[in-house]
Amino acid sequence: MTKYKRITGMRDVLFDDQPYWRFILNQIQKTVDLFGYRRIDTPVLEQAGLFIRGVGEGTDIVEKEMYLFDDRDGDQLALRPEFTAGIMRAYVENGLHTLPTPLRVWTTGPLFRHERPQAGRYRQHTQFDIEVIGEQDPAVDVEVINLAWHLFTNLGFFGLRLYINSTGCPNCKPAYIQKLVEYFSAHKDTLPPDDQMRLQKNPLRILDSKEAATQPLLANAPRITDHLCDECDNHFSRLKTYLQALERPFTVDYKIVRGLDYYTKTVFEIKADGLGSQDTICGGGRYDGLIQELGGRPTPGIGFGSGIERYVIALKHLGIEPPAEPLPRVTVSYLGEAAKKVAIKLAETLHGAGIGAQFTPGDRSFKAQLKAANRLGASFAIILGDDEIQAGQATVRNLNDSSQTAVNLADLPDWLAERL
RNA sequence: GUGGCUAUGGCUCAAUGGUAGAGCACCUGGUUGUGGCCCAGGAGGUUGUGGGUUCGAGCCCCACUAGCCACCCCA
Repeated sequence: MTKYKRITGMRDVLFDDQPYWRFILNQIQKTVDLFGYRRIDTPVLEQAGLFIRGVGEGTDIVEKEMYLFDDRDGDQLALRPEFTAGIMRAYVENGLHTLPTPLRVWTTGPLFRHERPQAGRYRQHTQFDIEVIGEQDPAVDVEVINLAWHLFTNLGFFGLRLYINSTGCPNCKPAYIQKLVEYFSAHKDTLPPDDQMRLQKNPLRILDSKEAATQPLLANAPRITDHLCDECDNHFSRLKTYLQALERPFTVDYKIVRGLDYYTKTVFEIKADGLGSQDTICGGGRYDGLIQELGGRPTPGIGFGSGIERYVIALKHLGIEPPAEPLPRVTVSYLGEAAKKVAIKLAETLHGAGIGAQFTPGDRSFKAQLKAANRLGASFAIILGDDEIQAGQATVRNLNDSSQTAVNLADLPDWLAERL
């Protein structure tokens, strides 16, 4: 038993998983380049107030999931629980509104939420995040959704489902919530305790309830899409039109309620198979009031967050193999101290020639060095001993067919390059 | 925060309440300078932690901790 253990909900990503991560990050890079999004990186730590203000005081994230602590200066800091607030802070703070509008950005990195871990949920997890700032046209909503879909298709996912909804705006949302409260209050006695609490605290959540007793009530519950103001209704219908134009299948799911206060109008989720109970692989929406809330001028925005750990789970479940890691295909072994010095130099000569090579250290038996070459999966083992040094040559053993060739040291880079 | 299940070498797992084992992986040897396969050997454990029952606990009981899964909620 080792003395130190991982912090709850945090994981080591070991070598078997790294090819998945490399594959995923490569596909992400290709996708954002294709769509013309630019990378932005913001700090992992922010003033706690940014999230309290941005994400919303009553949200679960702020209320019970944030990693909070006091800096040595006495400032209250938070490990970022999501990307959007920090990126919007950076947008306002750096005057990015002077760049061409809309501003399309992406990022990736760790986020932290103090939740109980389970399949597809970790206290430190990694998201791929997209934001488009400064444009209210639903065509960018569609672009953002499509970017995610495009990526997932390139990753090889199948069985994807897109769900969309509108969550209204400050003009129509409160009136709808009022209607919802009235409806469920009339049936209060049939509501299970959990949903009674939701009715008090966050009525929208009842729509998402899994309580059996509540299901019959949901069928006749007022739907937000019937209570949108003209502007929101128009936005939502154009969104659907553009999605149809793109020929992306979607389902309007009036139950989608995102957990952050800043969402307005469009909200959406993409779900995938093989993820257990946490099957949302991408979730996002529009936040037209957030930048103003954070002290900027009124600026619309839309984006999504997408959990990369969940990609890995889905890829494995779907049986999608990422490309193997490009390990060195040449080892440099030696016999004796004199040869060792030549071998050290030779390994670096090969690196300089762009040939992946690995020195086999430790003065272990020659047998052990060859064994190491085999375990690495190398194609060639270069052998240097007194005989070779005298002749200015190396013995090159082909590990696939066990043939051996003497090659002049000076010719070795070219000789190998031709055969790898 | 709540519930269910679990906890034995690095990994996967054995061990009627009576001396903790195997396979894989690792190291060494079987070759004076030759890998894979095979053979032999070696190292590696205070059985998650702390209590209790018992002549005796890896095994039974309690608590704690951690992990997994689910709820809440979310990516």
